[in-house]
Amino acid sequence: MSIGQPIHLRRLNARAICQRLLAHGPASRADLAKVLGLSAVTTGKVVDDLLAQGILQIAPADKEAPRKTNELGRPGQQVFLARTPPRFITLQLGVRHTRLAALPAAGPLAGEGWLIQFPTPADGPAWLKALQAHADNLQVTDPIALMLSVPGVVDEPAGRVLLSPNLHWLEAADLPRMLQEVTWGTPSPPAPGRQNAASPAPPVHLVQEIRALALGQLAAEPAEGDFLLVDFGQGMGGAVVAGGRLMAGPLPLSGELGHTPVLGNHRKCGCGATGCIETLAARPGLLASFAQAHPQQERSWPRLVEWVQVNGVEPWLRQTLEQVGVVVVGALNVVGVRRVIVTGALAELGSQVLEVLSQTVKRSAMWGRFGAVECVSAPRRRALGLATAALDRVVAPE
Amino acid sequence: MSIGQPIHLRRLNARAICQRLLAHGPASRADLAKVLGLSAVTTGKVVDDLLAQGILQIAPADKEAPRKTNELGRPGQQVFLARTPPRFITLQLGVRHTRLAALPAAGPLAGEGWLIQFPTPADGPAWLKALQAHADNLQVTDPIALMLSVPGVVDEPAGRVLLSPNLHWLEAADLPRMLQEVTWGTPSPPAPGRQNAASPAPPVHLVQEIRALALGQLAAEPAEGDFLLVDFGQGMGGAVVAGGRLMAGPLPLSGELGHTPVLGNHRKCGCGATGCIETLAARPGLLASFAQAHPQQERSWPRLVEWVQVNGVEPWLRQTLEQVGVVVVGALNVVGVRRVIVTGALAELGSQVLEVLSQTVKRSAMWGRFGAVECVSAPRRRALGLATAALDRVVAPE
DNA sequence: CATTACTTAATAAACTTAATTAAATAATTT
DNA sequence: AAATTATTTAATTAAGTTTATTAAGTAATG
Repeated sequence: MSIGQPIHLRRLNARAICQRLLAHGPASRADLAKVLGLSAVTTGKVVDDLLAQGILQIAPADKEAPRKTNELGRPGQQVFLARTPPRFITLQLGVRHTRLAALPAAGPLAGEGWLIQFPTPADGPAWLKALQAHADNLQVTDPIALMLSVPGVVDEPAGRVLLSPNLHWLEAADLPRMLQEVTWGTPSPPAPGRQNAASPAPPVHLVQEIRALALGQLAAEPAEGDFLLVDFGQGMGGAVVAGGRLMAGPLPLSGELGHTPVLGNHRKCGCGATGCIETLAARPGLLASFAQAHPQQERSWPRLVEWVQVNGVEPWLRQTLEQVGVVVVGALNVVGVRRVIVTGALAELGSQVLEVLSQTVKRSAMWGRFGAVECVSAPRRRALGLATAALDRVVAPE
Repeated sequence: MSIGQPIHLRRLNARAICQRLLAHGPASRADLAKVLGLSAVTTGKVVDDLLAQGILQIAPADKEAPRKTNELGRPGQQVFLARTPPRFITLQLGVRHTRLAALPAAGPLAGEGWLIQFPTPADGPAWLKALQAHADNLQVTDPIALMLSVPGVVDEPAGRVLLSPNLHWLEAADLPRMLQEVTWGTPSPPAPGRQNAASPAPPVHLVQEIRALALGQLAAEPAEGDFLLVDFGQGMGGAVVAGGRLMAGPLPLSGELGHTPVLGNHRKCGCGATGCIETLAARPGLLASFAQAHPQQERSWPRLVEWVQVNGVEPWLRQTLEQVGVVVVGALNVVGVRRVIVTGALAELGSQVLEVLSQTVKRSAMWGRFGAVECVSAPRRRALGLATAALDRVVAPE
C-alpha cells in the first residue's frame, strides 16, 4: 500500500538486476554490482533470492571459452534469466492473426519463434473456440499469468477494450472472463491425495498493443531509453519512452497518435471521427491513396510495396509522409525526445520512404540546430514487450 | 548513485509527507500516517527529522478553536511546512517583467504576493545590474538555492538557455555564473571570530517556465494529477502531467507544444522554422491576426481583449482556436489525459473563447464517447511551481 | 611441473539505517 | 474514572553497508 517500506528496496534492486540481464545478457554478480552501483554483498543476496525462486539460473562453466587476455583473478559465475520451465502465456490478438506462446519467466530472447499461430476468427465465440483448440498443446503448467496484447484503445486496469475499429466484437467482450474459461496447457500430474485438476486459470493482463511494442523496443535496446515509437498497421499508434520509462498516465487512453486530426483530411475514421491521420497513413489508408493515384494497379499491399520500391516516393505518398511528419513533430516537441522509431507498414515500404519522413521531421522539429532528430525503422517486438510486462509481475508484484 | 539504499526510503517518505502538507495544509502525525499508509512511529520520526531541519513547524495549540463534535482522545499536534525564515530565492525571468522573492523552505501559500518586480531590461548586463540593485533588499540570509524560471528552451541540468526567441541575449548567457556574482540579501550578522561575510552565493537551478507552471498547477490541485497544461504568452508552451508526475525525459527539450507546425501556416517563427502554431496562438500572433482582420483598430492587447468580449469569437479567432485544438488533441491522444488547462493569453480572452476551444477539442479528441474532455482555464502558478521544485532540493537532495 | 605471488569473485560477520510491532505514556472527552 | 485517540519508547526485523576471509583463477619463477 504505502511506498517507503524496506521490501521496496529489495524489489527495486531485484528488478534492476533482472532488467539488466534482460537487456545485456548474462553477467556475473560482480559485473552486476559494478554496473548497478550496489555492493557485491547485496547483489549476491538478491541474485541468490532470484536463483532460489527459479527466476535466474547459473550458466555452466565453459572451460573451452578462452577468457579475454589480461583477465586476472577468479572468474565470476555468469547468471541469466531462467528460460525454463515456461511460466507465462502470451497471446497476441491481431486483426489478422492470433499468436499464442508459453514463455519462460523472463521472456523469449531473439529468434525463439512462435509456437502457435492461427487466423483470427471474425467473432468472439469462434476466437475462443479456436484458442481452446490450440491451448491444449501449450507446454505449460501452472502459468503465472496470461499477457494479452490487443490493438485499439484498452483500459488496462479494467481489462476492457474500449475501442477496436477493426475487431468490433472486442468492444463488448469481457476478455479476462472469457479467457478464464480456457484450459491452458497440459493438466498437472495427479498429486497424491488430491484430484487430478487442470492448471488453475491464470490472471489475465491486457496490454495495449502499442505499449507492448514500445516496451519491446525498450527491452531490445535499453541503452536507448528515449524515443517516440510510431507503428503503422491496420491503424496507427504512437508511444513515448523517455528516460527508460514508458510514458502513460493511469488513464486508459494513450498511444493513440493515429487519431490526431489532420486539417483538410475528410476521410472517415473507424473511431467515428473525421480526418484522423491514420486514415491516410495506416495500411488501408495508404492502399486507398495508392488506388486513387493508380486506379489501374492491383490494390494489394505487396503490389504497393513493390510499386514504391520501383517508383520511389510519388507526390501522393510524399504528402502523406509530410502529414505524418507534422503529427510526429507535435509529439516530439511536447515530450522532448530525439529518436523516432518507425515500425510496421511504413517501415516495410523501404528506406526511401523513411528518408523522406526523416527529412520532414528534421525540417519541422524545432531543435534541428541542437542535434539532428533521428528517424529509424525497427522490427516489431511485441513478444519481447509482453515478456517485459510479465517480468514486472514476477519480480515486483504489488 | 545507486538506487536501492535505505536512505532512499527515508527520502521517499519525507517527500511524501511534505507534498501532502503542501497540498492539503497542516495535519497531525497521526493524520499523515493514516493517509500515507505509514506506521505512526515512522511518521513521527520523519516529522521529527523535518522539524529538526526547520522544514516543518508545529502549530501553536489553539484553545479557542472548538474541536469537531464527537472527536475524542488526545488531539494531535498540527504540523505544517515552515514559512520562516526564507531559505530560497525565486526569480521569474519574463519577457516583460522579472520578479524576485525570498521564499520560505516550502514555498509561498496563496496570496503572499511578490516582494520585488521590475521591467526586464533588454540585455544581460543591464538585467544583472537591475537585479543587484534589488537583491540587497531581499529578506534572506544563507539561501539554500536560487530557483530561476526562464521562458524558452532550457537545458535544465546544464543551466543553459538553448533558445529564447524573445530574449536573445539569454542564449549566449551563462546564467548560473552570472548570478553567482550577485550578492543576495542582507549580510549575516558578524559572527565572533570570523569576517563579516555576505551570504555565499547559492546554487542556481534553472526551470523551464512551462515546467514551473505545470508543477505549480499540480501543487495547487494535487488531487487532479492528470492534465495537459497549455500556456499562451509571448510564446506557447504545453506540458503533460500524468499520474501526478510531470512528464519529461532527461533531455532538455520538452514542453514546446507551441512549435508544432500547422499545415498551411506560413508565418515565420522566432525559432527559425515556419508555420509553428505559436505564430498564430500566442499573444503576438493573436494581435497580428486581429490587426489583419480589423486594420482600423488599435493594435494592443487590452483592445483585443475588449473587442473579443464585445464581439465574441469571430472567424479569424475561431480558425486559430481550431488549429490550437488540433495540436492539443494530438498531445492528448499520445499521453492519455482528459483535462486541458489553459493559462495566459487565451485564458484572458474570456469564457467564450475557452468554450470554442473546448468544443473543438471535444469534437476532435477520439474518446468523446468515454467521458468528455474538460477544458478549463486557470491562473498562472509559476511561483508555486518554483517552490515545489525547491522543496525537492530540501527534502530529497541527491 | 610445482610453487608462490597476485588478482578478482563470492561469501561471512559485524554493523547501520530505517522500517515494523507491541507496550507505555499523554492529553482530551464522556 | 473510563474511554479514546495521539505520540513516544523499546524491541524486532529487513535490507542495506563495510571489512575480513575464503575461493578460483592467471602469471612468474625455480
